[in-house]
Amino acid sequence: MTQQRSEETRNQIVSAAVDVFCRCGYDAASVAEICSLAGVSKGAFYHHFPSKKTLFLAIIQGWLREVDERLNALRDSDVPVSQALLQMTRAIETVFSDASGQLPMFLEFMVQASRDKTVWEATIAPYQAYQSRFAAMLEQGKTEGSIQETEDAQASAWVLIAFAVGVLLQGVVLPDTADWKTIAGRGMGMLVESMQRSKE
Amino acid sequence: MTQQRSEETRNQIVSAAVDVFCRCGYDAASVAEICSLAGVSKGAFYHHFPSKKTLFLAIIQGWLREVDERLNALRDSDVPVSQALLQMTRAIETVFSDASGQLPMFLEFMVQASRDKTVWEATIAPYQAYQSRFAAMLEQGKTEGSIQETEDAQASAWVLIAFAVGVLLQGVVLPDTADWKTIAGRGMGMLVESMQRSKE
DNA sequence: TAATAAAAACCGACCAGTCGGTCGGTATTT
DNA sequence: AAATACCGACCGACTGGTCGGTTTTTATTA
Repeated sequence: MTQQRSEETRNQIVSAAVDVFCRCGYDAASVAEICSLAGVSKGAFYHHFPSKKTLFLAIIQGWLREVDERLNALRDSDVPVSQALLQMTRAIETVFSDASGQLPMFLEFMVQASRDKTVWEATIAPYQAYQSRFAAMLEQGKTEGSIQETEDAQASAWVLIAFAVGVLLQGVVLPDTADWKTIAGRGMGMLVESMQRSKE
Repeated sequence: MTQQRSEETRNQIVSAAVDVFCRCGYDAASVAEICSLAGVSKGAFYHHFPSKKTLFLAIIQGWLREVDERLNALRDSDVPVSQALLQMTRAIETVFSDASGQLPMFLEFMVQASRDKTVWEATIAPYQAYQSRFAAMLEQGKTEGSIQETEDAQASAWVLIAFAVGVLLQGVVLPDTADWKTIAGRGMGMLVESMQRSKE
């Protein structure tokens, strides 16, 4: 129901914005530069987005939705939970590969979320959803027997997420210092291994 | 050999800057606001620091030096490595407690380091030193027998640091969502436990 | 110890430049 | 012709940093 040209410029604005946000961060990214990179005037920009923040939020939400879909796609198999977790690590490797140019925006998300209430609400809700999903997986693992742990799955789920977040951020800050894909796999392996045994 | 008043205003500028950097981030923190909060004029500011960035770097280096000293203080005991690692987790808890107000600056460090070469060099060198120290500890653990792992200690050291970083950042973004001290201890326990056993 | 000169610390009005955002108008679609 | 898409000069607010001048501290004399 909508104009082709309009949609095209909108996409150009978004992808230019991702680029500039990655390079400069939210505050230092100027609307003028985004427009220039997108080959579009300021008028067009503010025709599509009421403000810089709105654009940022739109990008966040698109990103989160995509991650959500990826996780969904990986979940429904019938392999044991312990194996599914390791498979998810391989999904992280994918993230490193084909979103590596956009990785710095993940950092920017967290930064803005920690300071701006609007961003926080948009970012955090799905974030907690991820944690809930992991916790549910762990519970399922308990009942199916591939995971034996006595303590609560909630905390363990946060441990997994904290590790994943840590690896991602290290990958942003020190991209060439270590092979982060390997380290992601190794750490996840250690955590899963620990969960497969009962705590004395 | 130096002026008392001068040192005092310098300290006031620094602590005001920490506050503002935490609240607003580096870019959005204005020199004027820092000055106002410190009860000091702009002239005084630029008398003590040649630029905003210099001040930021000074704060980073002070912070890193402090962390380094803490780690040093915890290392030299003669307990097994596996236990020493768990003790370090308790050091993280300390960080959460008494530096909790300044935690957001850790995020800011990483952000700026990922974008500004000067900041990167200042931040990253000591960072890698931490990793080296952990790796050395793990090697020592192998020879002393409290740790049995076949693969390289370098990667494992990065796993530990990635997890620690992840927990810290989660604590910044979601301070009230979970008990991060507990989660830090739990995750570290899992990782150490995994390293105490030989891989299949 | 008091006077004094030099140096260091500090003040705040000011500057050039950038920012996000506006708006009256033009081009393109429907 | 009406609506949507787009243009770009322009605006007020604010930025990091400067600079000529004042106050305070320190060092040096007498």
